[in-house]
Amino acid sequence: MRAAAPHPGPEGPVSVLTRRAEFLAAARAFRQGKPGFALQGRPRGPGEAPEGIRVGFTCSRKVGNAVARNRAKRRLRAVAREVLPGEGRAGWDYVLIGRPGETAARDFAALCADLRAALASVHAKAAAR
RNA sequence: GCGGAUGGCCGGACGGCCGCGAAGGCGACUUCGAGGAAAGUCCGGACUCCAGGGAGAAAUGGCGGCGGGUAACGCCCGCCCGGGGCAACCCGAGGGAAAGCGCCACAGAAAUCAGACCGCCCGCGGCUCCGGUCGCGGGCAAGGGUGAAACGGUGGGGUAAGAGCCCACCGCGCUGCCGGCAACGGGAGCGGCACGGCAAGCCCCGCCAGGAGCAAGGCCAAAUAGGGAUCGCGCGGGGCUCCGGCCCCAGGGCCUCUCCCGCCCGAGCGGUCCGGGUUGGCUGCUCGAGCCUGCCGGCGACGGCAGGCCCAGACGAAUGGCCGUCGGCGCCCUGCAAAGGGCGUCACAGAAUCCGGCUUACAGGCCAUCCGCGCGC
Repeated sequence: MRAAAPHPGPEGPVSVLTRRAEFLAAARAFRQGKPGFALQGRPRGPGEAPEGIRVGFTCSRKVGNAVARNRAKRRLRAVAREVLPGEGRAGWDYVLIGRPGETAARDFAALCADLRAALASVHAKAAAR
């Protein structure tokens, strides 16, 4: 998954966050809550890889046992694959955070709509800064 | 048919579109990709590193009927004993209480080499309505009552009343006999009853066990200094010499202790602490006490042989997302019924070095064997 993203959208390939420091940096930047999940977004600074969209997923113990956490992560991954290549911005890191119950139960189309709205909101916050 | 006991199995199926991980291929692409518990991390191992090897001891922890299976086990199988059930079958930390210490509450007269409350019997005396009753002395422990448990139980003889006082059976102890590999079982003789429970209290006996864990460990690349503090022991002797050293002996060090062996140091060695570093990649990493089928041995756990098969290896962590058809279950509707339709629902749970077990969780369903009762033949 780290390797090739065979789904290049207008903003370039999507790759995955793997380092703890990158997650912490995203958490300090912009965020937007939604019923099915919460979104954190951060434009990468100078000195970091400038190309492509990167995304990470977080489901804490609060989401449930291992089965529930895996399911929530997989649905978020499917949503990200659907939306990010078109709506995400190159040079940004995004982190999707799962919620107990809702992430697994909410309708898939609604989750996609949530992500589009959350992306617009985060990008607007960055522009206003 | 109803009720029950035991053992085992499955735990959704098929397809479409878009994806993920691994292996192979120049490529198009092909193949493979979660569980019975992957879980809890409770036991047992393999593997790796650390401690120099062996023997013994101590400490600590674990195990505990007997025999067998296994790499091993606290697991499994068979059997024995005790308890429960009409039965199939189930349950049992099931060694030692005449090595010692300790504890047995409450109740009760008395709780361990105990005791006489009510009571039973005899004698004497008083009273008497002649049935008894009271007092004193003596004998006794059958009956009542307490308790988890009362110097063994039941029955008979015996006696003033009683008592293993005597007898039979049972129990207990001792001795030898027979059956069994053994746990143990059977019957015989003797004793005349004396030796209560708790060892998931200490303890004793037998057996087992070094420590840490795949974030083990190894390689590469960066990075770092070949540091500092402190403590213990010791800073001796002899020989050879080409003057660089070499050899021998004291002495010191190396598993908690002792002994033996071995190794190292021999003017340093060893212990502890501080400082520095603790990231990235590769490897370990999946062919194994492996799985399937058949035959043979065994009551069985299991073992042997032959043939076939390759069956996840991720690391912010793949095995998915969205649909369709079918199926199971529940409810409702139509219908005499067969059947049809609608809605809802489909558990517990996700590999992380790998095996063998145990334990716990689990919607729904299936199979086999056995027992009891009822009915039919």
